[in-house]
Amino acid sequence: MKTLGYAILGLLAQESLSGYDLTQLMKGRVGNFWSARHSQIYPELARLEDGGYVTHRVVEQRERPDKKVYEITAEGLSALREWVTQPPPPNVPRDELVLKAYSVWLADPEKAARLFREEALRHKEQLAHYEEMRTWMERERGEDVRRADSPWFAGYAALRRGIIYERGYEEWCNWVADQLEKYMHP
Amino acid sequence: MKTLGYAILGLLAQESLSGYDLTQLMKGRVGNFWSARHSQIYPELARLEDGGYVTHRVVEQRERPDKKVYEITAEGLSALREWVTQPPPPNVPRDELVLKAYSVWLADPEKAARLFREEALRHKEQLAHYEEMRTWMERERGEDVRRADSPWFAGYAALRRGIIYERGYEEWCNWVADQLEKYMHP
DNA sequence: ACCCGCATGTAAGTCGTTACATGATTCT
DNA sequence: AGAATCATGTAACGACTTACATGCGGGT
Repeated sequence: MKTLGYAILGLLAQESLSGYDLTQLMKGRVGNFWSARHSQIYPELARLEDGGYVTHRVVEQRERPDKKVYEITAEGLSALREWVTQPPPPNVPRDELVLKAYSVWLADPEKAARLFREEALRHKEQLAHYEEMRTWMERERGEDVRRADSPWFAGYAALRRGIIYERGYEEWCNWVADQLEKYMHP
Repeated sequence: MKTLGYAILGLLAQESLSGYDLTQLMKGRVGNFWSARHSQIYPELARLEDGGYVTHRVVEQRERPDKKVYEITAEGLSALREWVTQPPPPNVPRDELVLKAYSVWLADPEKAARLFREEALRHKEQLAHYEEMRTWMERERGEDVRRADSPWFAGYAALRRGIIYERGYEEWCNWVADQLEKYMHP
């Protein structure tokens, strides 16, 4: 099974969801380090069901289209449990901005500095958003967040990665901009 | 033109290189935030030449196969310069380990802690490697590293991103492992 | 009247990886 | 003798994105 399958199972392990629900979640929550569109999710759900990892029941709705609600099976759970502790293949992060930085010596320093300040801002905002979620979690779910067997702990752990990532990114962007500006007016 | 094209131009802007040379570089240097295999690089070089961004001359070698050495053209340079200051499309980093963290509440905490300690070690090693390069650059190229119009500055900037990234990653892995262990023997 | 949200799919196209293919020289 | 390095390409396959396709109900 591929990673996307486990991403879906990871969400279904917490609650039963429709393809549509999954699509919404995959641009937020986990989505900050993994994302997918509905065109990937629907076929993958079919494959997961084929493999016996999930089942679905049709929920009829008035005034809304019917939906298929997917539930993880025992086999799905144990496959997921197994996967979690397997070492992942080495990850080469792709980041276009770092690539741009690598050629920044060719650019107009003023334009470049502006770019990096803008990017810093973007990451500052994302960081603020994460910090808000963090505060909320600590206040409202302080108990669960400390229990290693609680989904809240896991969500909190993923969130912390996001916070560290964005903090570091913002810092770096500002450092690059600083250097460029120092060079312009020393 | 796609990102890979600019990655190649970025390297050729510093020195003329063969496809083979480029292949080697694309698993190191820039490669820490962008990588490619030779099967991608050779066709892309052909496309770049088609577009007038690079030219090549054949260098005959005794006791080695002949090679094509590629050089960036004036059009190539100006296209690269333009690209550098254009804001990149929003980046959704994909990271399987964070995904695993998200489902870690299901796993055996002992196994999971071991996994995160191992990953922490991996990033610690990568960090040490980066720090070494950094020290070397500051000592041997201290002058150039401060000039915003020097390729050394750009390389140093990209390196700093690597350092911050790895430092943050190691810290996070250890934090996750700490929490799991605290939960096992409080 | 039109757009948005809910809801589920398929098809075409792009980007990247793995594998196929070849061949000389140098190191072990 | 066999593996590793230099050197350049193509082909098959997989993952992901964008676009195509449909349809109802509610809000502006």
